[in-house]
Amino acid sequence: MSSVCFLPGMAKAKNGRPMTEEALAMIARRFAVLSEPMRLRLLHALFEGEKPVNTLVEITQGTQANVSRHLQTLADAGLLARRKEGLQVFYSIADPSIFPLCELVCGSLEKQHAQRVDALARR
Amino acid sequence: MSSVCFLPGMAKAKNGRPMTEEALAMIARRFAVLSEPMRLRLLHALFEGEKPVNTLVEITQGTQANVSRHLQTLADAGLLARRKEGLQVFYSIADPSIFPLCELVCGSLEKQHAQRVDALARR
DNA sequence: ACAGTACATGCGCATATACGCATATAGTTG
DNA sequence: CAACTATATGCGTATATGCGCATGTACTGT
Repeated sequence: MSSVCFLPGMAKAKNGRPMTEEALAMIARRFAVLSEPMRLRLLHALFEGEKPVNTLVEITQGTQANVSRHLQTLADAGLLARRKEGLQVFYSIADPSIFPLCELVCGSLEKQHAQRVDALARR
Repeated sequence: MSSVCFLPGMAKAKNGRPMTEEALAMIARRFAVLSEPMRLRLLHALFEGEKPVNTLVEITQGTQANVSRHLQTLADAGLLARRKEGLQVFYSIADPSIFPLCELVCGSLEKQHAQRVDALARR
């Protein structure tokens, strides 16, 4: 951790600021974490609430090792929280911004799909 | 393109539906497209408005070939629109959902950063 | 202490993809 | 048509990362 100033504001968009290399890397990393189907499946499963690893293994039909690693990745990114209870480890969504994020992406994809259908129909 | 039903709704979240493999792949792809710093730089540059490739090359300090390829990727994903005018090709943002998307991610990262600072201060 | 269960991790392989370099294509101007 | 400009693309290489397999670690119960 080096700088004090942070994410100078891709959010505000309109300014001509160049965006620091670090900020871009962090944003890219966040998107990369969300760019694996298995991780999306895990997030989707956790939308219902906190679950232990073995349950997530069943739901996603993945191997235990793979699920564990993906959960690690999501937790490292700050998207999931880890809670240990005896032998089990419970994961839950720690970053609520995921919900609107997924809604935005799904909405956008649905719109694109609708436009494609529309373009084909108009002939 | 095969199925009629589309993106059964990660958006609505709460339902226990398993999410089709195709839908997950499409969502993952969208995030993957946004997971490269150079592509984020290009999008950020285009936040100001439509620009030709050579301008984008200058702004991003990338090679012409690389910039062209990334623009292609963004356009293929439906995020950018292409307009040819003489020798030049103008790209512009075609999917406005990118703006709130970036705001969400930046906001989330800023919050995480604030929490880390806070955690270190509290000793 | 031993066996058993739940989870994490080291390692190797296969695949994806970003980049640089050279070259191809399209359009303009002389 | 030739020369030039703007953009796109083929190819090889380096790197990242997802997965399977085996093994390690942490905790529980007998």
